[in-house]
Amino acid sequence: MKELKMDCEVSSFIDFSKYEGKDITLTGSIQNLRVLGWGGFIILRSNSYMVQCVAAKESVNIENLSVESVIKIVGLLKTATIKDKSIIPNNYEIELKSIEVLSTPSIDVLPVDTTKRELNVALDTKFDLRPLTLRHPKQRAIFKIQSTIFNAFGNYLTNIGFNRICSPKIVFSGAEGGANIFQLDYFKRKAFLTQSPQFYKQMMVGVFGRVFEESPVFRAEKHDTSRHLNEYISLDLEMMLSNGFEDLIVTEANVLAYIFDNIRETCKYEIELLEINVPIINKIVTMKFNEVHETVFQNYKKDFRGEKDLAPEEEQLICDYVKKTYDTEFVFVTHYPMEKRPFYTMEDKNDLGYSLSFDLLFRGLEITTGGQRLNKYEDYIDRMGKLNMNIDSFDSFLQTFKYGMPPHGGLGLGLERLTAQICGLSNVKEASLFPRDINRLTP
RNA sequence: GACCAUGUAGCGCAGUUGGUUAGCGCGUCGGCCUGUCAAGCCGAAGGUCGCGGGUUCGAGCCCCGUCAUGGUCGCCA
Repeated sequence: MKELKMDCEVSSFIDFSKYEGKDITLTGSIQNLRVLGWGGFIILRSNSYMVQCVAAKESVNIENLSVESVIKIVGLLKTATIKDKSIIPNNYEIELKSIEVLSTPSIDVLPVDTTKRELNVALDTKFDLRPLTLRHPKQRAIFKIQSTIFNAFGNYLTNIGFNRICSPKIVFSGAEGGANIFQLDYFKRKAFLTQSPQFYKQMMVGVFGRVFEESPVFRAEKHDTSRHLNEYISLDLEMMLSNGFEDLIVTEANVLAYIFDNIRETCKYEIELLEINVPIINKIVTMKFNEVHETVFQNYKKDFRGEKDLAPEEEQLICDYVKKTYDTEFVFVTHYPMEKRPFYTMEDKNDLGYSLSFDLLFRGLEITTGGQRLNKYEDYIDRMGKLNMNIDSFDSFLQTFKYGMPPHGGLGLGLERLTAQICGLSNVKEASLFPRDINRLTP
């Protein structure tokens, strides 16, 4: 039997200021190496840090070290002024006393150079070599921000009474119409990978009133664009509505505002490194679907009127318009035509043919779809009948409404899309650690 | 699936109207450098020009096919 101490260095966050003038021991990878006549510098990548170490010839020898070798160092922590924005912290450095090499790369030459300010490689190469390319400071910064979004979404909703749920990803039937769905063999029965936690969110509103989930969803669509993935992380929420479907819009605006504040607070280095502007939401602008068509026609002379959906170009134009006119980067587009929305969507009784649903456009891209759902059993039976759907196969879902359900609605926010738009990435795949698209299944 | 573009050294690229031995930057290797921070300076190695066929005295360059990648669109978050 051996008892370990719970309170030790692995259980704490390194506060460099506490080590000033003292020795510090760190284990990390060599991010970069500069050998000079008198010794040189090592940039050590360690947890969330990228620390500069100074190697004087008389103390340590760094001539035989190489980038991506893992070393354990002991040195004296001193204040410093460091210009390189990828080095965190930039006000301390370590004067090395000893270096122990723990491992070295097993190949002589790394396939790409991760030591430069920009990771200058083609997308395909970047993804093929993901275990290495993600080590570049700018790549790390993207996913530090993504991690912050993920946590902030959950924290904000938890604070206002939402309950986190984890719904199954292997399902009996698909939730959405239209989109293709991945099929798999489930003990000799047909099963699917979920396209959306939609049905489970709704079931759980009957239990908790407010729920959220952050999990992967799978789309077997053969799309091949810079804004689609076949597997992505969906930030979902579903809630009872006390004032109608606009509750959803207000909730989303607030959760986004919280996320952006969180990023500004905890990702200062990353924001500076990526040279990005984290957006501000201090007002909520909504436009009806038809109003968007009309506005784009009036202001840009592009006629999409009569189209049942927004074209990518139109999304960009309306975002441009809203920015100029209302000084905001966000526009909630409401009242999409019923025929473009799934069967569980609530129709606006005052605007027949149009739904109580919305998309959120941010910097020219759709990042959310949401809306109020049907909540009465009879309405489901009626709607599904009109759409010639097989009611029996939705039996377990329809229980929810049989047993009574309040007015409710929800939304789904694409994590990679939001990350990409915040970080100014032109391809959403860059906001996925290991993107899955029509051609890519590895790494 | 449609349309457009690209494929040249480990990586990112240039390569003129078809013409001797295919270039540049980074990385790698050797050397120099007492504070670098995209370090700098000197030197060296490294390429069947995606693949197959064709035109031509001659093809990285022109033509046909094929594969791969990127962009736009369809669909969507």
